[in-house]
Amino acid sequence: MARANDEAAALIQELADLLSITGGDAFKIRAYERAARSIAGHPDDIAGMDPAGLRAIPAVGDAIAKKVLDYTTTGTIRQVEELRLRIPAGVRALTAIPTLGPKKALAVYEELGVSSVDELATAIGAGRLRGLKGFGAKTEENILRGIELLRSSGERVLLDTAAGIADEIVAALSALPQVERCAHAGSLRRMRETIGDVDVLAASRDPRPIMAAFTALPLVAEVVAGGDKKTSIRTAKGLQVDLRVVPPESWGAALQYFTGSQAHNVRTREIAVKAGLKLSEYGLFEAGSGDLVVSATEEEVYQRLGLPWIHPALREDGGEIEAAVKGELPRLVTAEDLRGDLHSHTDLTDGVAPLADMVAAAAARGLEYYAITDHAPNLVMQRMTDEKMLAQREEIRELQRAHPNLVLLHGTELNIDPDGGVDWDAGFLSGFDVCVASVHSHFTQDHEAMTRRLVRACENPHVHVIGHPTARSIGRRPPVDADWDEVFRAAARTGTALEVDSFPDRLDLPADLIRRARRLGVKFAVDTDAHSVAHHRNIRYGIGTAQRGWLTPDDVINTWPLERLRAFLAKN
DNA sequence: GCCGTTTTCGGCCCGACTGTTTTCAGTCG
Repeated sequence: MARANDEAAALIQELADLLSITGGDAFKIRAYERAARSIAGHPDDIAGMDPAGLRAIPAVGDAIAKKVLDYTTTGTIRQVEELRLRIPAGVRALTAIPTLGPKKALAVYEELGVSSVDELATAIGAGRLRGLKGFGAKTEENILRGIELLRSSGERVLLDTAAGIADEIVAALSALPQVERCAHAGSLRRMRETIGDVDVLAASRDPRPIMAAFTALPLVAEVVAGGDKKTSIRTAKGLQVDLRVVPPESWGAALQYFTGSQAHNVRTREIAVKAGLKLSEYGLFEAGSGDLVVSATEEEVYQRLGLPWIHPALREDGGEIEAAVKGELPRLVTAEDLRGDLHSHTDLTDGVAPLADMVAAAAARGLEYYAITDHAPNLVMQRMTDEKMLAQREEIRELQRAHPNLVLLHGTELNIDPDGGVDWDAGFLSGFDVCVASVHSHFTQDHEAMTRRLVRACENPHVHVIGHPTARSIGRRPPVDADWDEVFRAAARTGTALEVDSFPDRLDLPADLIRRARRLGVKFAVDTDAHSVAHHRNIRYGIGTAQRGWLTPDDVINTWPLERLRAFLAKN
C-alpha cells in the first residue's frame, strides 16, 4: 500500500506529463512537477490534512491543495481523469523513448492515431511517418533505435556498476596531457540509488583530443552525440556516459551545474536571478554587464548566492535550499566518522572469507570495534547450530589477542519469523554482544501483519538492530509492505536501531524512509553486511544513502564511542 | 500554478546538440 503522499504526487506528476503533451503552459507544468516532488518528500501524511495544512507544504498553493484534497476524498483528481480521456496512457508512454518528447508524441497520435510503442514501431515499418512535418529520415532512424534501446535494457544501473565505469573513464582521461582536472558528477556524485547515465566533467583548454580519446575508449559501443563541449556515448550494456569539457577557470561552476539535480539547479539559478546575477556552467555573472563574478570553486558560487556549500547528497530540492538559507544544514555523517561495523558474515554461514580475513579487513579500515554476525539457525540452508556459534565465540576470543586496537563483538543476524519472533531463547540470545534481526522470508505478508511483525521484533529486548528493514532488492524484489511510521515509532520507543545496509542492490533503509524515521527519533547503524573482504568497500554507498537521509554522526550508533554504544545495546 | 525585505502582478534557469531548417523547435540534462 503506497502512502497517500506518493499516490497524490504521482497524480500531480501525471497531470504535468499530460499537460506537456497537450501543450499546457510550461510554467504551470513546472509548478506541478515541483509540487509533486515536494508532496512526495513531505514527512507528514497528507491523508486527512485540511486545506491550510496542505498549503503549508512548500510549492503547494490554493489550486494544488484543492487537487490534493480531491484525491484524499475521492481517490483521484478530476483534471487527471479528464486528460486521460484525451490522451491514452500509451501516448504518455511514448515519451519514454529517447529523442521522442511530448511534442513528437502528440504529433504521431494526432496525425496517425499511434497510441503505443508497438504501434509506433509498426507505423515506422509501414513508412507512415514519411511526410509528417518535422519527421525526417534521421528522426525515424533515431526513434527506431530508441525503441530498441527501451526494449533491450536501457534501464538504470546500480551504484557500484556506474561507479566502476566512471572510475575507469576518469582514470583514462586524467592521464591525458590536455586534461587539467577530471571528476564524475551527476546523480552518481549525489549517490542516488540507481544511475540512469554517468556524467564526467573535465577541465581543459583543448577539448578536441579529449573528445577523441573518450570516443576511442574500449568500453564505447556507440557515439550518441559529439561536440566540442559535450560528447555522449553508450557502452555495450546500454549505459550512456556524457562527457563535458569546460575551461579550467569554470571548474567550480561547471561541477555545481553538472552535479545537479536539475531541480536544485533551477532553485540556485532563481536565487541568482533575484540577486541580479546569472548562473550557468561557466560561472556566476552580473546580469547586466555580463561580467564574471565567481566560477573557480563550488564554495565560492554558493557563497556569492548567500548560501553555505551544500553537500551533493542533499541537492534534490528536498528542503536543502531552505535549510541552507536558515543556516540549518545538517553536519552529515561521513565514512571517517564510523568507529565500527555491526553486521558482517564469515564462511561459517554464507560469507566467503574466513573469520580472520574479515577481521583483518575491518582492522585495515581503521575501525575501533567490529561485529561478526553470522546467520542464525532458522535460515535453515545456512545450517547454523548452537555448537558452531559457541565455537565461533571461542575463536573470536582467541583472535582478539592479535588485534589490541580492534574490539571484536560476537553477534548474529537473526531471522524475524512471520509472527515477529526470532531464533533462540532469551538465555542463548543474552550471550551475544549484538543482535541484528532481519526479514528473510514471507516477504508478501499484508500491511497489518508485516507492521505487527516488525514492531514485535523491535520490542524484543535482545534485538538491537533491524537489518535491511524493507528487505527490498533493487530492480528485483519490492520493499515489504508495512506502516513505516508505526515501525519507526516502535524503533524509537524501544531503542532499536534501524540498519542502513550498504549493499548496492539493497541500500536499505532507503533515503526517503531514513529521513522520516530520523524525524521520529530513530537511531541508525550504517553497516556493510559484508560477505567478503571486498564488500567492506561498499560502505561508501551506505554512507551516501545515510547522507541522502540527512543523517548526522549523532544519529548513527556506530560512530559512537564503544561505551556509549554498549549503553544503547543494553536497551534500557 | 507559485511566489514576494525590491514585486499580491509579473515574473518564472540556462546551455548544448540534433535535425529539419533558411532562422529555429525539440529534446535533454
